[in-house]
Amino acid sequence: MAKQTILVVDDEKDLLDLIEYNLKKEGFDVLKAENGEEGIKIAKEHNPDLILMDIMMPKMDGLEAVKHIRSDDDLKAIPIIFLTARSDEKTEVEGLDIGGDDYITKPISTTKLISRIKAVMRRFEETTEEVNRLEVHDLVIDKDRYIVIRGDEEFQLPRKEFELLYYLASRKGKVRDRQTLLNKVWGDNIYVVDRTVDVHVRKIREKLGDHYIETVKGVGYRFKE
Amino acid sequence: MAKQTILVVDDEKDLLDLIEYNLKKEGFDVLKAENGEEGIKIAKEHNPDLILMDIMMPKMDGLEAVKHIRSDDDLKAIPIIFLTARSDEKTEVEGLDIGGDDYITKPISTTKLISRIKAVMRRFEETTEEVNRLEVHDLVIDKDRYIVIRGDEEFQLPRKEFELLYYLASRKGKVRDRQTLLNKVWGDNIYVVDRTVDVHVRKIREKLGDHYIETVKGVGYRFKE
DNA sequence: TACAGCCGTTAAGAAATTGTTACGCCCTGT
DNA sequence: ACAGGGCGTAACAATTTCTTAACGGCTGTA
Repeated sequence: MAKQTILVVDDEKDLLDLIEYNLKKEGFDVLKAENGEEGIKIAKEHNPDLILMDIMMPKMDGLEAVKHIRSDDDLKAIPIIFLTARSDEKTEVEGLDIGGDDYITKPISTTKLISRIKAVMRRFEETTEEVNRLEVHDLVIDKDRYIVIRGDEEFQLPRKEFELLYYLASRKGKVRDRQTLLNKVWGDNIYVVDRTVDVHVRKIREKLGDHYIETVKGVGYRFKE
Repeated sequence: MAKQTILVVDDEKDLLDLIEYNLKKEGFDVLKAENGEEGIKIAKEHNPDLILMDIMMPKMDGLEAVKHIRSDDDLKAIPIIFLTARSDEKTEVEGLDIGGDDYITKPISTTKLISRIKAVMRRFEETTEEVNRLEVHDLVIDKDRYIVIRGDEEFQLPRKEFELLYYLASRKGKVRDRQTLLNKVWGDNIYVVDRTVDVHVRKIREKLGDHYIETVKGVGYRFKE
C-alpha cells in the first residue's frame, strides 16, 4: 500500500511536531499547517488522505475551515478528525454537523490518536472500494485476497513474497534497487540486510517460475515487461 | 427519502413534548412513550427509524428496554440514542455496551440533539441495506434467526462468533486483518486485544469445521472462496 | 589465470504469528 | 445464591515466515 498522507492543522507548534513525530513513526506522510487558511491551501495542493483539524485557531478556525473543505468538490470526500481542547458540547456537535468524521479531545493520547485515525481510514476505504488487483502477463495478483492466480492454479505466497511481487508487478518494467525495495515493501525504518531481497526473489521464482522477475545486474530487480 | 420516524421514550412529559416539538420542526415523525415497557410495545408496532431512550425511568428503565430491543430480531437493527441525567461514566459505558449507538446528557441542547440524531442516522444508512441471509458453500447463514444451517444440521453460534462468521462470509474471499474485524464486528471504539479474534475463529472452526475460515499469516483471516 | 564484484542457492537459527487451552469475569435465568 | 454460557485475556505450544551467513558460480578485467 502506498504511504498515506495526513494533514495536521493546529496552531500549537509543539503539538504539531509531536503529532508529526508519532504519525511518521507509524508510517504516514505528514503535512502541517498552522491555521485554517493555510490548511485549506495545503489540502488543495496535496490532497491528503485525512485531515486532523484543531477547532480553536487564529485566523480561520477549524469549523470554518471544514466548511470550506466540505464545499470544495476536490476536497469534500477527505475524512476529517477534529481536535478539541475541551469536550465542550457545543463545539463538538457543531463539528460533527458540518462534516467531521470523528473528534478527539486534548490532551491527546498517542495510541488513541493513531487508532482513531486508522479506524476512520478503514471506514472510508470500504466506501472507496479500490481495486487492489493487478493483471500482468498470465498472472492475476489479487491483494484483497492475497493470492496469485495463473490459469486455474492458485498460489498462496507468504506476506513478504506477495508484497514484493505486488510492488514490482505494479511497476512493471521499472528497475528498483534492493534498498528501494526494502523501503517500499519492508518499510522505512527497518533494518535488514539487502541480500534478503534476493532470497525472497528466489522463493517467488521457485513458485511461479523464473520468467516474471528479472535481475538487472549491478542495479536491482524488475518485473518483466 | 420518506419521513423518518423517531420514537422518544422518557418519563418527563414536558421534556417529551419539547423534544417532539423540535423533532417535528425538523421534519421527523415522532412517537412517544413514557416508560420502557410502553416503548417496546410502540417500537414493535411502528418500527421507528431511531429510538431516543431515557435511561432512568419507572417501570422498566432504559437499559433494560434496550436489552429487550437488541434481542428482538425485528427491532435489533434500530439505532438507539440514550439520554442520561448525569454523565456518570459507568452508565454511559453500560449503555454503549448493550447496544446504544450514542448517548446525550441532559439538559439537552436542541441543536445538539438534532445533529446527533442525524449523525447516527448517517452512520446507519451506510451500514444498513444488508441481505440477512447468506448462502455460501454448504452453509446457510441466517442473520434474521442468528442460526447457521448445513444440510439438516443447525448451529446456534453465540453472538460474536455468529457475527464474525457473517462478516467474513459476506466478504467471501477477501482478507481482513484483526483490527478491521474488531472494528466491524465488535465496534469502533471498543478496546479488546486483537488476539480475541483468534479465539473466536477457533471456536467457529471447532463447531463448523476448519474448512471455512482460512488464515493468511501476517495478514488476517478470510472466508474460503 | 587471478581477482573482484555480483548474484543464486541453501540451510539453519531467529523471529513472528497463530493455534489451543485454561482461567476469570459478568450477566442471565433458575 | 448458584449454575451455565458467552467473552476477553494470558500463557505456552506449534508453525510458518524471515534473515542471515556462507559458499559457489559467473562475468569482466588486469
